[in-house]
Amino acid sequence: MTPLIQNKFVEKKKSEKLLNMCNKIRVRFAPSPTGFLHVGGLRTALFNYLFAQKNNGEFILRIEDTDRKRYVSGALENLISTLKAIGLTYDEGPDIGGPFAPYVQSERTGLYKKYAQKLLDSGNAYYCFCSEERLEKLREERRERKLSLMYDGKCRNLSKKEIEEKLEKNAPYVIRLKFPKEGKTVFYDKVREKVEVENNLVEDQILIKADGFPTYHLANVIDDHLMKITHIIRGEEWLSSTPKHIFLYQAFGWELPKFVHLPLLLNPDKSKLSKRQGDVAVESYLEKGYLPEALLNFIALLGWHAADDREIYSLQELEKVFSIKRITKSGAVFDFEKLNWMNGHYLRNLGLKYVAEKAKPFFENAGFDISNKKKYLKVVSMGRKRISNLSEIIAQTEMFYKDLKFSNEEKEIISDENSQKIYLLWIEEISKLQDLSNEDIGNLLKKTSEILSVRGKELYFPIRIALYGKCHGPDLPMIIDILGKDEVVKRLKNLLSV
RNA sequence: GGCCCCAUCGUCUAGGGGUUAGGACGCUGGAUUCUCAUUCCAGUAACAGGGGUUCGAUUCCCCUUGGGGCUACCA
Repeated sequence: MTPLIQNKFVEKKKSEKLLNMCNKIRVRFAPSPTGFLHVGGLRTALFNYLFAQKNNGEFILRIEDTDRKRYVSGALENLISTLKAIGLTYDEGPDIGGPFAPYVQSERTGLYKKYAQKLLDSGNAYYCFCSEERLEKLREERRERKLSLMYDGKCRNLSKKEIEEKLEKNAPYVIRLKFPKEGKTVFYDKVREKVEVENNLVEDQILIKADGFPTYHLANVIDDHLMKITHIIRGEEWLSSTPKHIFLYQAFGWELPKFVHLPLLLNPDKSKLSKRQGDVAVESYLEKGYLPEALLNFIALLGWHAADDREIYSLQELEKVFSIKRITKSGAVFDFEKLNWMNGHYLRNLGLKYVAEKAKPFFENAGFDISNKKKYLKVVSMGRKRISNLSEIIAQTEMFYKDLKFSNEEKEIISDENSQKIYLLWIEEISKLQDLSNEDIGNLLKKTSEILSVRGKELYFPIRIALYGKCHGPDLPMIIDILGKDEVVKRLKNLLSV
């Protein structure tokens, strides 16, 4: 390679890098902090995150809190901690800052007013002095006449003088978008392709409310532009207001981002997923002992699917294979059954120590002493095979940590002559055994069967009830291994006098 | 009501002009020589309807129907 060529090569590399930086993909998750992270929100966050990871882009968290009426204290902190707990990290956000801070809209209000003024000046927005009462009445009338419920544009053409007079009198006002009455808006959504809307059907959206705060429509366009967002990945509920956003970009003379409208997450009855029909708060799933791995994997498959038949993906694997092209168009029912299966799958297949760590709070909550680590791991190892979320593990394993209670049916089996004989024999034989290996127990079972001529359920049920409290449950050797010799003997002796 | 979007098993989905329409969850049955659970195997089940286009449509187009979303000084 001659130096000249080498130089050219280096230069080319440099310019590519530069180009890359300019064109760097930037996406954002922009929830409004209404108290908790909604699973639909989590899905939106996930897809944004995955798209950024896949394309070496940046993922931004921005808080859309321009509705003061819906302010919930602590909601922001909660949102951030949930995102953290689930493992979705962002490159810029309210708690970590970034080059475009602040990332909380209520701290950016001055900005929005400035841009609204620009719109006013360029004739793309107007003052509206209509009262909420008039608007309500208008809608009522239109509803009766079965017309669209749009604002009638009363203030659209007020004279300068009229406006000035009202402003001087401190009349309350809002600022509305002056949306064109003619033509149509055509845009291309990455998921839905071409979408067309007649302009005269689009309302003169309020941009600045009477309290001076912007609405979503204004704030989100300004921030997305200022924060150099390249792809807007959001729920389908925003599809019909996209023409307004597009008009705003055009009015400001800004480059349009790419739009990606995700199919909605649905209730079993196919309506938009809501808390009326089950839990939608991510934190409550976490509290119930659903693992982040399972939640993320399950939710990734709602509205997206790889080309093959694979179902199980780690976050890292999703980051590699995710693509917008494979996002589906139709809404997806949030199927709790499948989530349960998937969570169970992760519970059984993730590292035992990891699962045991995750299970700890549940045992501590139940007041069990799990300081015997060896025993605890055995307990979790057994329990995790029979549950679909960690909150269920206590019911499966509590018999290893507290005294047994028996139903009348079980008491009958215990006091059965045959059972008593087994207990007597076992107390004697077990004491003789050095360690209680699977083999030892197998032999003892065989021996018992021969001496007392019992087998099958007659042999197993009395023992399992004595040691585990139920006739259905894990293999006897496993139960005995967890309990240990002393406890086994103790539990058997306990039942002798019954 | 108006506008927009969507339409393959009950659910999540793959597929795509000619396929035995594939996988997963669920459900059912079987195996793992006590049960339960796990695991494995097998089975059940779908192209909403009607018109086109075509030699041939589940696949492309149109209509109908159905579902959903939006229609706030909420996001």
